[in-house]
Formats: sequence, structure tokens, C-alpha cells
Amino acid sequence: MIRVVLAEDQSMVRGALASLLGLEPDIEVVGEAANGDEAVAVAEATRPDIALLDIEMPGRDGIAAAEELRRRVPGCRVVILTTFGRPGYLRRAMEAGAVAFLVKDSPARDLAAALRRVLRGERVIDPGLAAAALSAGPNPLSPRERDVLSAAADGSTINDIALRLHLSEGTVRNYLSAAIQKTGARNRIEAVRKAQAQGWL
Amino acid sequence: MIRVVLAEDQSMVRGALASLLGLEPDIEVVGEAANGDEAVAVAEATRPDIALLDIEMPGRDGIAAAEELRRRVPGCRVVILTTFGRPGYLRRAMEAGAVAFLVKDSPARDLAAALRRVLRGERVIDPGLAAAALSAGPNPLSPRERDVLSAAADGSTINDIALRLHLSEGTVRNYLSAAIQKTGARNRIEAVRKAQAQGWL
DNA sequence: CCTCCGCGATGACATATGTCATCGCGGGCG
DNA sequence: CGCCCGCGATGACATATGTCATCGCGGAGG
Repeated sequence: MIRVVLAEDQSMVRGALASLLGLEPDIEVVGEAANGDEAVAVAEATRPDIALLDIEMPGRDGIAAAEELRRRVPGCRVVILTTFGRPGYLRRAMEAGAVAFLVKDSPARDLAAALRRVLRGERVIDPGLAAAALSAGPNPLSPRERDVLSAAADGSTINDIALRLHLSEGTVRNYLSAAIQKTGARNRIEAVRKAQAQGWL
Repeated sequence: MIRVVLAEDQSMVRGALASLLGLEPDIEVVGEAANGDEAVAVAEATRPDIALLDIEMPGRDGIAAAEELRRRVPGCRVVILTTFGRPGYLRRAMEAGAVAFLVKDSPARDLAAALRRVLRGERVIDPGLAAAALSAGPNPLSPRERDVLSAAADGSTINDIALRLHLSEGTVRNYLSAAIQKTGARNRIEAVRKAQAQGWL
């Protein structure tokens, strides 16, 4: 039996995925979690073969959970299952020790097949996505540029960001300007959207 | 048997939901669709008791599909199942003829229960969400203000929007200014986010 | 009939934003 | 050691954005 822990914040989707995996005779869902912290705790308690993690979750996200799991539950292989095939997500997931990266709009039947391949020691990554991640290159934003761009995402004004990050307004403008250049955008909104599409935030 | 057509764009989630419903002895998934147009076509062909529709789908969305279904397949009851419990979505779904509105982060076991209640003629709506929709009031944005705000969502500049909508720059600024006032925002980005959170776009 | 409201536009104005040059500090690296 | 790079800052400048007053048109409704 392949023992799986499932982490996904939307309960209905989580329950549905559990039922999908339950159809397979050789797969057993031994634990469920609604966020990254729960996922680590449940995996420590149940020692599954595979942790199937969503990325977008409140609190600790799936990628951070993957890093933690590598340390705390070494025998557990991490599979990322996410809505968005952002190149940056794939890169970060691999760096965090994931062995497979699946997107939710591939066919349902692929899921069980991927888990079996993972248990045989294979890595499972969509070839097109892998190519996109490689051709897109690494994240060009410096840590501080990322902070500022993230802070700008919700419509905050320069002043808000400066106060929140304890920076001068001019500095914020400079970082924002740099981020706009590096993303090839024309203003901060485009920069935020492009960076998010790449998984750089 | 309750005969259900399922529309959801992410195939893995769609397959998982189908398997979840398949566990119920009195429910049968008789058709699946990946977008609103397919949903209408499949429902016309299979005449299900219930159409279970996601809102966010490419092409015709779940709400537009609900309207179409009311005309084309009158016996079919529409249930909306969506990620976001935005007040404006609920309102629009009800106006489009939906009889139930479920959010994906309620427990998986609620889904089948809701479908049974719907078949008994009940409406199923989360009380808290209903209250939020009523207290938020109707969409205060005029159709044109919505157009302009939507066009601004991707980081387009005033000039881009003016060209795209065949308006003068000043007019675009005026509409944008009005939308900012009505949403209580401080700039267009906040206005876009607030309007989206309410389901006004 | 008159009024209100949405649509579309113009002009003027005050700020906010984006860009650039330039500075100092400090850590890593050949 | 000298160089580069990230961080933080300042000042100046050109645009972009947001606000306001005001106009005309046309349809809906008291």
C-alpha cells in the first residue's frame, strides 16, 4: 500500500481528492491537513510514503512545508499538486526537495499514476513546464525588491510601503523602478502581475 | 437516483468531485464539462436533475451558463460551487436562477447533503454569506465604470484603456475616479481589488 | 414638462509615480 | 587590496494619475 498524507486548504477539494485516491486499491490516505503546519505535524505522526501538497495555503505554504518535511520526515517523498504551473514555483519546489510537480488541470487519472511512479523512485514533471522554468531563468529580483513589490501588490501607496518596511520613500521608488525594469513592465501593477505569473513573489 | 452534470475547469478537481459524488448510492454523475458552453450542451443532451457549476471557468462562466440553462433545460436545477464566497457572486447567481450556492472550503460531506436538499425543493445558501450579500448591497458601479475598472485590472495605463474602449483619456480618468470613490479606495489598484472581493467585476 | 442619471468630453489643478545621477556603507571574492 | 553588488538614501525631473467644475446629449420616470 502507498500511504499518502494530503494537504489542501479547500476542504471540499481535499475530500474529493481523498475519495479519488481511495478508489485505487494500492493507495491509502492516512492523513489530511488544511495548511503547511498541519501537514508537517500529520506527516511526523503517520510517516507516510508520500506527502501530496498544495502550494497556495494559508500560513505555511506547500513549498515551505516541503523543506520542513525533508528535515523532519526524511523517508517521505514530497509531491506538489498546484493550480498554477508557474515556472518559479516549479524551481522553488525542486529546490525544496520535491520529487514531483503536478498541476490540477491535468487529467484526474494521472494523479495515481504519478504517485506510483514516485514510489518507484522516478521524478514526475510536465516536460513543457520544465522547459518553461529553464528558459525563464532564475528569479532576477533581489530579496528587497521582492519585499517591496509584494508590499505594492495590494494597492498600497509608496508612503504605505515605506512605513511598513521602514524605508524612505525614495528608496521604495528606486526598488520599485528596478523591479519594473527587471520584469519588463511599464508600471508597478504590470510588474506585480508579471512577477506573480512567473512565481517570483 | 439524482442525476448530476458537473462543470469545473480543472480536470483533476472535476474528476475528484465526480469520484466523491460517486461514493453516494443515490447520486450519479451523468456528464462532465470543462466550461460553461460544454455544460449547457451536456445538460441539454442528458437532462440531469442538477447542474453543479463552478463560476470561474474559461469562456462562458458558471453564472452565464446558469442563465442559459434556465431557458434551455428548465427542469434542471442549478447549483453553484465556487472557490470564492463573494457577495456579488451570490447575488448574480441567484438572479441567474441558481437554487444553491456552495463554497469549496465547506466540508466535503456537505456536498451530497446539499444536492439532496435541492432535489427536495429547498434552496441551500450559507447564512453568513447571505447576510454579507444583503448588507453589502447591490453593485454600485455603472456598466461603463465596470468596463473601465476591469480594463485597468491588468496594469493598463489610462491611454491603453482609452484606446481599447474607444474613449477619450479624460473620460477614462473620470470613470476611474468615480469607481475609486464608490469603492472607498485610494487608487485604481485598491479599487480593482475591492471590487473583485465583492464580486462586482 | 421637467428632472435625474448615465454617458462622453474638456480643461485645470495638485499629487503620485517612475527615472536618473549620485552618494555612503559593508560584505564577498578574485 | 580592489572591485562588484546589494542596501539605503537624496534631489531633481518628467509624466501619469486622481480630482473637480462644467458642458452637451438622450432616455427614463415622476
